[in-house]
Amino acid sequence: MISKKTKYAFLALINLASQPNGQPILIADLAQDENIPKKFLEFILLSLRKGGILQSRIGKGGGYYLALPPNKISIGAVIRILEGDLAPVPCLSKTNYARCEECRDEATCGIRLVMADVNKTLSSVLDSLTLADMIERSKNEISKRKNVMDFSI
Amino acid sequence: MISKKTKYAFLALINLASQPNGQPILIADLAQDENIPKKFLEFILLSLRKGGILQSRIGKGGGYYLALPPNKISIGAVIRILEGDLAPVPCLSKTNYARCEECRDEATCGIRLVMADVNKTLSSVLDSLTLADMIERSKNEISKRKNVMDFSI
DNA sequence: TGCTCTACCGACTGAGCTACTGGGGAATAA
DNA sequence: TTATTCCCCAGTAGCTCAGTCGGTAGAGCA
Repeated sequence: MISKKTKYAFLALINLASQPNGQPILIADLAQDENIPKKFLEFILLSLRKGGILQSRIGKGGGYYLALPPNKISIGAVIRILEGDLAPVPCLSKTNYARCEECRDEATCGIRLVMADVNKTLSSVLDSLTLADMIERSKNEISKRKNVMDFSI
Repeated sequence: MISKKTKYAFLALINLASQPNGQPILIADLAQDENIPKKFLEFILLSLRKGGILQSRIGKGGGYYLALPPNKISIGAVIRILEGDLAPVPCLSKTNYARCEECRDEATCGIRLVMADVNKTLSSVLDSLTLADMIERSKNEISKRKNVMDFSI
């Protein structure tokens, strides 16, 4: 289950992506638009910037904007920045490796071997989906619904 | 990331599966064998029993045993019992549905639409892998290593 | 230079969850 | 009837999540 923090991040990213020619948006405006607590959003955007997904400008006319086009921002990258490595067991994490205390022999651990498969599948699906997909699918649903409405009238 | 509870559950299930002709094992023995706090294990086994994965017998000669053959126990089922529904967002959960407060329109929410894909992929991989796979892969690794050892001697 | 706008940053907090522990009760076999 | 074993509820230390508070520092404008 993804945290609220990550959900807020996606809402913010979708909003930023819809901004024409990547103009900076203020934290305060974004917070109001998306109904996200301002101080919390501040922290989220900062993390995304440090993760290389956003860029910022300080001072008048400043704000946040995407560092990459939406189709280059994978949802896996966003989740990894905000939730940490998504490995199902710590002994499979590349960035935050930790031995499982309860494990006698890592190399032959059945849990680890099976979870490695899960990890691989999960990573590949999360890395193949992007912010652009989120936006496109949402648009598709909206126009689909609109057509149904028009038809029923 | 799966919890310690779930990891303990897998260790216990692997141990129970290795028992010849499904003889019951005591909580206490299992706890000692696998180095799991006894009272905590008690609770875990109880959950697995309620979830239909284990059966138990009270009194002398009692204990826990598998309710199904290992190849019918999917790791998805185990995780769902111990961690709850594995949907990435509450609005996709079938058993514990909850509306996301921050979501304006569920039907056209891009986060939900993309996460539905993730959910599907994750479910299908977790449901396709079983306790039997865990055991088999572990055995394979052990014999692979043994061959290497024999060869190097 | 000073003023205002904006992001940056560290410390703190309440609620809820994780990983347990303890004490007793109830079913079963001998 | 007694020993054995699971069943079940209540509680607790420590951690994480979802924020909040108060101040700092850099950028543009006058």
